[in-house]
Amino acid sequence: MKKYLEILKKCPLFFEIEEESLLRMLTCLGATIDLYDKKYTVMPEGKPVKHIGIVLSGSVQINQVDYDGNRTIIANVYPGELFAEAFACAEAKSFPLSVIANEPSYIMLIDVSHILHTCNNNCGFHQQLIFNLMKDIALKTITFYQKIEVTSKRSTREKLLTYLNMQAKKAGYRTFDIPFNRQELADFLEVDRSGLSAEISKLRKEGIIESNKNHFTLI
Amino acid sequence: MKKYLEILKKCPLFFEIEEESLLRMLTCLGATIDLYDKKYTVMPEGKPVKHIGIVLSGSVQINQVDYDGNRTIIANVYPGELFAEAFACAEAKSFPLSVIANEPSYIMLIDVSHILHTCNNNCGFHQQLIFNLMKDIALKTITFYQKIEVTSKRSTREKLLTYLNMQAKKAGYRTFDIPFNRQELADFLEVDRSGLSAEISKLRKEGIIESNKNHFTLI
DNA sequence: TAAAGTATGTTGAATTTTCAACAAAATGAG
DNA sequence: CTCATTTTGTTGAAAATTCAACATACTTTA
Repeated sequence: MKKYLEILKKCPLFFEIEEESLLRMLTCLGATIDLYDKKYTVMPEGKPVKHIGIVLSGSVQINQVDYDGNRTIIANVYPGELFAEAFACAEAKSFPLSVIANEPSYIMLIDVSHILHTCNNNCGFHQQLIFNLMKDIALKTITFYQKIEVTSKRSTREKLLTYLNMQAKKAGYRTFDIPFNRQELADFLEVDRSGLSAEISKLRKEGIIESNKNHFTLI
Repeated sequence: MKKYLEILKKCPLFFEIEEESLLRMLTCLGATIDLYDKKYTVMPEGKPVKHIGIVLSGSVQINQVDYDGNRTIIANVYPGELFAEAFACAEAKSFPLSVIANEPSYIMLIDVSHILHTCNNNCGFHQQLIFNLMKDIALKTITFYQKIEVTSKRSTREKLLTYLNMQAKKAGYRTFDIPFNRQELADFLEVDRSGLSAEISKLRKEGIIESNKNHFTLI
């Protein structure tokens, strides 16, 4: 675990937890670390959610797939970030998403009941972890509203421009990379891939954007 | 405040708080109660969010309105339920939604900093409130995934059927009322109102649903 | 109760999106 | 380096959505 100490220190779950107590605490929480290869399922859809996931290296993708195979990408999750925390904390009976590794990734899993329910050792960190979870879930809720802001637009063009403007704002520059290929961007924006490609070409011809693969510039 | 004790006891924010301490606690938290008339704005878009709202009577609607006036309805909130809690807890600099009273409604507002930061009186309830907030925000996150599940469908028909099936499941019956009129349902599903009306008629002719105003039956 | 205002359903035209198919470009494996 | 696979862009036809306009039904209030 020591190997990932730097990442864990940045993890919002461990905000205001002393570095010295972190490793001890992880043992107490029964945290495990596993390697998942590219395209492997970290958490399968349908099962009850018992664990909070933390990406230590690589990245994972949170997908919602319906009965006839339509995929919606909810988010990519990067080192130091959590996933499945809302469902775990709500003790959801069924996880409606699937979590897939984008690349070989080390993932830490922590049984959420070890966080929420005070242990016999009477550790003092539970309150801080619960506070941190509350903050983290609240912040993540805000990113969902942003997804709704994008996908509630009625046309491919507007969805794309709303998304690109958000990314530019986030990056702080008019030039930035997006974390999706075309199909993934289409699945995030909830539009048809070929129509999205056509719209990108159109915006380029109109001189509104410049783009090359997943690199974009707003003119 | 006594008048609303029964509602407050059901509010998830006060789970596991003794009835006897509730009123004292509300005073300590500086809770206020105000009446908002129909169509009045309870929380305006754009301002920093300092308060958590609790509906005591009536109901409010959470809307997202973009620069060119397109409205997306996020949810209706009913007595005993919270609103704006995620933005307040995340200490968001700007509230991207607007909260409007659907009818004359009594609303309690609590400054979230009074909950998150221990007061001088050293009240013992902060930890419980933070835990309750965490649970509440986690549960609400799940309802957002349900909204995404509905709106990510590509056609009006599929959005509508997904929504109706969810409502039926929630009601526990194939016959149920929905909390929206046509325009509101269209704004929730993120589709055109007239197209939605046409689709409802079509489903009725095909014998898939029966409906009258906001009363629906899945056949 | 009547009148005004609001909500709903219907229609057809214009616009968009989706779908399918394919070629070109890029990537990855051996 | 070459071949196989995946990704991307392009196109046209089919299907669906949006938009505008209007008639009817329903609500509200004066």
